[in-house]
Amino acid sequence: MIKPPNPQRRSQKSHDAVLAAALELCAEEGYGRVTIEGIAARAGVSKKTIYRWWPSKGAVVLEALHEAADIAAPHPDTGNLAIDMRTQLAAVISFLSPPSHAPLAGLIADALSDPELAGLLRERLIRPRIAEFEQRMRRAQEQGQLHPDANLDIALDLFYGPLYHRLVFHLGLPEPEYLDTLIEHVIRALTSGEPSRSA
Amino acid sequence: MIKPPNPQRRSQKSHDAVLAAALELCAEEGYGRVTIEGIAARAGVSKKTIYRWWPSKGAVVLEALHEAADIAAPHPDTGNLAIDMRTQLAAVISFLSPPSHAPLAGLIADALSDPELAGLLRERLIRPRIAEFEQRMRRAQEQGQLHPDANLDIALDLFYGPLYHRLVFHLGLPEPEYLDTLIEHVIRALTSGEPSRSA
Amino acid sequence: MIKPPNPQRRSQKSHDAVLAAALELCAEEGYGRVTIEGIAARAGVSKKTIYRWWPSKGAVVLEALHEAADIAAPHPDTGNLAIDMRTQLAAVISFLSPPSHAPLAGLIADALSDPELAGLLRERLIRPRIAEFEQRMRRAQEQGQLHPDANLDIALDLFYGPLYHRLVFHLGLPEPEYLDTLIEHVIRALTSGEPSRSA
Amino acid sequence: MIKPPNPQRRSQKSHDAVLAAALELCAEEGYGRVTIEGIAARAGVSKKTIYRWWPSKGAVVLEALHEAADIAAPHPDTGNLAIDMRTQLAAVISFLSPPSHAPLAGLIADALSDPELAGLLRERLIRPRIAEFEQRMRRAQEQGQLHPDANLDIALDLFYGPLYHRLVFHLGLPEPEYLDTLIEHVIRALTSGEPSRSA
DNA sequence: TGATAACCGAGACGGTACGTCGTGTCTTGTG
DNA sequence: CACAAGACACGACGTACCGTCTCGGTTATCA
Repeated sequence: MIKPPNPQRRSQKSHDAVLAAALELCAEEGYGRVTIEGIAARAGVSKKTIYRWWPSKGAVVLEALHEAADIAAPHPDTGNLAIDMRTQLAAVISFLSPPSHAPLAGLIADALSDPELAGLLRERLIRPRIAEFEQRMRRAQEQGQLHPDANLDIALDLFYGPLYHRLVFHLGLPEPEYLDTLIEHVIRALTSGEPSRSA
Repeated sequence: MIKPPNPQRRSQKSHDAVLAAALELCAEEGYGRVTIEGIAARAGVSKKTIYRWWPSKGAVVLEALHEAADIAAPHPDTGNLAIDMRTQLAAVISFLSPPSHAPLAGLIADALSDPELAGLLRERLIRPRIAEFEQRMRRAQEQGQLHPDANLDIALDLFYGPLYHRLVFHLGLPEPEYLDTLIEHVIRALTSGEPSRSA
Repeated sequence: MIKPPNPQRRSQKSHDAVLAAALELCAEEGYGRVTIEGIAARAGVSKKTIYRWWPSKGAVVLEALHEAADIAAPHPDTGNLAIDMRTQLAAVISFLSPPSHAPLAGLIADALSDPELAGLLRERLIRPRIAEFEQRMRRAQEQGQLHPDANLDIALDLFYGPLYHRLVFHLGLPEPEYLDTLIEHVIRALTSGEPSRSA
Repeated sequence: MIKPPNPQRRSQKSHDAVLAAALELCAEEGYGRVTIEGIAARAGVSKKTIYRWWPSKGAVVLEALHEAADIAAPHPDTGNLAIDMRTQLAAVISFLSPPSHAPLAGLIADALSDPELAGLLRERLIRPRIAEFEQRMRRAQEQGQLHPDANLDIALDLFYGPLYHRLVFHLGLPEPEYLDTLIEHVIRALTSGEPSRSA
């Protein structure tokens, strides 16, 4: 993963079988009950092959998630920031529901005690989404829906923070109505008054 | 924990030794590397004794954390909401640093795939803090620092969400300056415009 | 084996099941194809239990063989040394046939590269047989069938050496007629001329 | 070995490197710890190349031993059978010492559960030595040092058996003095009385 | 003031999964 | 086309913890 021994020699068939098996097992058993042995057995692959290309169960699931790309809900741009953010946040929420079976929730859990996985998670999965988020914010700034000096780091934290706060403490992911209220507050925080500079 | 066999016969000495050992091992090895066997050995207690009183490693650490009470930084009330929230959030941040060794981070991780632990975490550790937070908010409302109709659920999510968002994706916990900006935005979101009712 | 953790707590049932499974599998598959995993599975026992009490597969089979005691053919004493040795050597030969399935042959093979097993094999299985052999020799000396100064170490090597020589080089274990000739020669070597002292 | 694919295309360089690596590793680690992977790595040769020409680790070591030829101590002929046999047996003993590192001991161990290797060992390494032994015995008969009807199979077993008996049960290979006594007994067995016919 | 029942330490037990190693086969690309 | 390099499926290794389960030995109510 970090340094594939020799990418050219890699068997595409095994690679794909592993990722498919990982997602299937996550769906059937929940991330927590998935094991590398189980993935290997389901994929018809030896454990050694998995260990050769991925450092941990989390790395496998992460790549599977990445390839499945169904997290890649791109930020819509209808011209209305509030509506677009609601669409986007709802997509993320459905991707995290139910927390007990959402592979991403499992990755978050493992990453909390595995710095290597944490790095992969951040760089491969999260950073690209943040970049897309920032693009959308900048378009909002151009369109005058957001103050041109709005702090985008703050924006990110305020929009997405509540989701993960509620996720980790099992407070229930936001319902649509609550989501609207939340977005309304965040946009207000970003547009009124004298905003600070982006970090 | 949920149903102690006979609370009266419980050995205080063993109980304390287990909790102390749990915290020591978390500090030394990190939550993830702590095992019930390790706790039992360190505490000079049999595994059976642990299983008699707690359902899981997480429950032990949770109770240890609860007794240690150093999370229980109560909300200060200097009359200035922004300053008090900064104090409070900084306390929580230091309690979560470094994430790889903070027992609470480990509990969050385990709770993501253990509904029983999730319930304990929410009810024993988090709900009381939320109650304290809401008390402080209500005082701010009485003092006119917050709109009397401010939505306190939203307030909670906006104040604390960014911490956990940054925690789970390893984006770095907020630095003091960033924290100030954040608080400034949140208070603005809660005070300007026409807020919605509390859920 | 060398230092049982706590013999009192040992489960007799598991102990017996392991030894029985070991012998069964040796008989079915041959010593070389027996694995600790296989023994554990057949015995309905965890691998850890085997590793707790025995250091190696060989040690298990050795103890099984020891308990089975069918190697323990005691030296007969009809008063005729040649006849008795033929009986005894034939018993050992049948115990080593066929070499590919005889557990003892497997033990010999493993012991050649495992000093710990070699020690167990020598002390538990072989030394007692040597002691019995020497008792029989001494009775022969008392009965005048053997020179009173006959060197019993030499006697042991001459009587049994040919068996193992033929075993290890797959020269075919001695047939009855050849065995008689052999015994005749050995007894002659031990009785004629001026023998040296026992070492 | 048994059926080389195409002896003409065989790379002499690889062939030699494999045999040299095999002997080096036996000397460094002991036969038991040598692996085909290790030999391939040391020799700078692919595993496939080894499997193409030899059926097993044992076959490689056997051929290496055969080529090294230092086992080929030919039977000396000073005219004194006892002295010559002592010289010869001492050479074999030194070749088997220490048993834990002697490649031949490893071959014997493997051959006990590998009929193919057993065949190679017997035919390539042992039969030629037996032939040399028998030549020497026949010269002894011609010189009157041995009865002309002495049974040479018996002679072989009596001379060499004790070595392997002591080897397999780790009773300690014979010391020089003991060796003399042994030879004395064997020659006596073969010369006195009325010997039986050769088989 | 015993009896008696719970808790206690110690740790063996059947399991599951781990991550590693070596096997023998197969594939790819080079000389 | 033999070769090196090494990926592959397989299977066993020996280890670590899990959660359950005896064991005797305190220990602390109650009879």
